Amino acid sequence: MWNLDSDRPIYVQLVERLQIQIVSGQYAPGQKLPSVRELAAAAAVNPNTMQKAFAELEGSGLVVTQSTSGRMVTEDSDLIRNTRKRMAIQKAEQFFSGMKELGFAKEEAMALLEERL
Amino acid sequence: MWNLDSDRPIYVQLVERLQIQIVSGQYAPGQKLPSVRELAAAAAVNPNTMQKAFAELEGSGLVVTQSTSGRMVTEDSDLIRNTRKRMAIQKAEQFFSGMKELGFAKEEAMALLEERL
DNA sequence: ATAGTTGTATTATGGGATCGATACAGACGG
DNA sequence: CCGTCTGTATCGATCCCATAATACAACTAT
Repeated sequence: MWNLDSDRPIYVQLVERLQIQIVSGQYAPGQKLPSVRELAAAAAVNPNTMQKAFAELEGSGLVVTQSTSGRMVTEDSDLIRNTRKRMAIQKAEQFFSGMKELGFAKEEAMALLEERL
Repeated sequence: MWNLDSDRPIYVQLVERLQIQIVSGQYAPGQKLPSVRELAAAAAVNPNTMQKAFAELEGSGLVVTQSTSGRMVTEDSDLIRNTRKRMAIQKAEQFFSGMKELGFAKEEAMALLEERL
């Protein structure tokens, strides 16, 4: 579920995982999120680290903090959809640029994908 | 050319860049590589860090160290080709698995790629 | 009201990455 | 023969990340 590695800062990976869980619909719009402490336990991570992840995530607007009563996923479905699309496009661009570095033209990259489909 | 970011250990990124430069043909098989100090200067990195990157890279067999006279790219063209192919396949898998996390089936992922081609 | 939960802040500690400086042995060219 | 380049090793300083242990104010439910 969390699948953290040691190659990158944990809090950065947590931000990514949370983003994915939200935009992929694992948490519905408006749904209350588990507490920092709960999520930290679930991810086998220090509560401070999870807190830091949320501090980063605040900026995206995907989560809304209700000061002392918890957090919820935004109700702005458009924002969620747009974020999902943006992340998908970014992955596509990353793929093409990575393949270009390896010396594959876009058509070659596509061909390699299709043969693995 | 080097394009390092601070999100991951520099020496890990250096290993990747060097791998890419070799398998993409920027360094020919058998070609002598610049010295650790030169490359470190070019990448604006501490020589120790570049040295650490090469220590990691040794294991792949892509570079051959001639004890005190420098390093060269392996002459094993097959190894280079295979590594390139393996890296490309890995990028394809990463793309699909990343898109799957976002809730895109393989066909949807392909469609999104084609519209960006 | 009182106990528990919430987000948040604080302090201290350990570890890894990176840098800077330095050192040494072996190979090579002048 | 000697200076220079090579890879390699080591020491210390610094920074960020992560953990651990608390603490506190505000909300919620009993």
